[in-house]
Amino acid sequence: MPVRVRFAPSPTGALHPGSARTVLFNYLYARKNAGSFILRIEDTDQSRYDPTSLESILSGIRWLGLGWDEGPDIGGDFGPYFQSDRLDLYHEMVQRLIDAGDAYPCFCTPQRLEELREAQRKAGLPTRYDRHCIDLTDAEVKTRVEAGEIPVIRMKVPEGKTVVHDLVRGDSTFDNSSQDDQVLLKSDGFPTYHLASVVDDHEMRISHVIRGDEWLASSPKHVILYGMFGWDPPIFVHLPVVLGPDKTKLSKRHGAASVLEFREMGYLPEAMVNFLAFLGWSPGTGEEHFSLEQLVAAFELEKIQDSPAVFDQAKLDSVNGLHIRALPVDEFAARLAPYVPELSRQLLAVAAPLIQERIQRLTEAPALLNFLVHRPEELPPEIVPKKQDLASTVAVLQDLRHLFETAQVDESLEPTLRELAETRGWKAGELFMTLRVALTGSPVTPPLLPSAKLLGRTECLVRLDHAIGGLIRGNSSQ
RNA sequence: GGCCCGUUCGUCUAGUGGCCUAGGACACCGCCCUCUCAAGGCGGAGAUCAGCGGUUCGAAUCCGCUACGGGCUACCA
Repeated sequence: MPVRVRFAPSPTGALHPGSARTVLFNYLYARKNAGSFILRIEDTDQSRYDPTSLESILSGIRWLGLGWDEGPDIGGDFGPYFQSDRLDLYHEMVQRLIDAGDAYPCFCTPQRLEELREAQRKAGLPTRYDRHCIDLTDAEVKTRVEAGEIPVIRMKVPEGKTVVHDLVRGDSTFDNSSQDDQVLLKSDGFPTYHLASVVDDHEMRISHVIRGDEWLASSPKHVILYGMFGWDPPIFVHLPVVLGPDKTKLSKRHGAASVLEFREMGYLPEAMVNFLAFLGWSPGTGEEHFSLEQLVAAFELEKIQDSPAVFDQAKLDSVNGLHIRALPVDEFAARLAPYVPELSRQLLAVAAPLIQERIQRLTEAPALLNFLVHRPEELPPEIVPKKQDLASTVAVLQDLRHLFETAQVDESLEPTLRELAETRGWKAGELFMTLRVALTGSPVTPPLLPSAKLLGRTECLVRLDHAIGGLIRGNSSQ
């Protein structure tokens, strides 16, 4: 049987990091087994529908580089891929259940249901539908419908026990008495998740249902439904939850509501994928730096963790640094471009190698490179070394100024600078720092001489003059 | 309340009865390298494997109970 998996988001918001991991695992399993990855849109809740979220979800998945084989935008042999376009199918299936006596219409109002639950809660009982409408005759139903009442259709959960087989959890046994007579078809004619996902997973020949842990508790309903239809259930794989640092389920409260926000924060999609893969999975080999292709090769459902994982951004930072350093320099420069819009492509091409192993996030680049396009305004105190005074600093800067007038401004200058420090009685490090601050306005920069080279002799002279002038003025005003 | 699921260093994890006086990674600390910051190298600290009781010659690994955490308990997914 071919492997066919799906990610089935409801368009009610962006693609959360936790959902992104679900997408990833589906994708990896499909690719690993030469199967198909299907995207299906579960737009059955009209009240929560958010028209902007579909595009946001799709671009989130695309950003991560996880392409799908069938879906709303590209179609496929098992479409349509919007559940709202499949209503006829659900109605037909529900009728089948009604005819077989496995489902029944229910006219109970939301108010009655709420009162019922309230009473059950008060009595310390499980809250469940009391099957008030289960014995309505066809005639009664007909009369009430003709009178304008619109029923929902509920599944009639049989007696007994239901075992859910899960590749990660093993078998979980549920007593059917713990299952509610779930609504299958709502009064607006739309199916609930339970009906729609079962019908579609079957119709779309889904072989493995890989989804979040929160579905495990309703899985027995799904298994029962498969049984009622006479279908074989797919293999279930329930993924452990992704938690925030406070150990509660990861959500917008923890920072990012969308994976796309991580692009804004300077993360590489391949790093995000690598990091996400290790949230609840590990190849067991100790290796942790993986490309998407390598993940595909190594991925096994059996290695999925059965306990929740905390989303640790410090770890993400580290993984991102790893991937940044692994990029070919020109590719790194290209990725950097949007984050340093002030730098020309040419300048970026020569500047990128200077910071590639110095940053963990692309958003750190401006702080390191802006000196290339902005002259220092104020000079931080580091310009005067702790053990030196203002006068000798000015003298050193003047030496440097003379030197820069004629010398070649690049790495070859280093021995000369060390000599200069020596003759002035400075440590080389002190002189480098003074020069660094004078040229860049910052005590933290890429390597000094290569940076000076990018600035060029003329610009260096201007900045040295400015520094000397600044120090003198600062002195006289004291 | 009920039903399910889970519990190895702060975090991600390795581990499927003897190789575990529990290994790696991130974070942290120290040293080396070094013009700053990084990167890199070396080292350190950090887990009585939630607790208790069983099974066994032997248990992080199997079983039971307890505690704690989580999920579900909608005409939401």
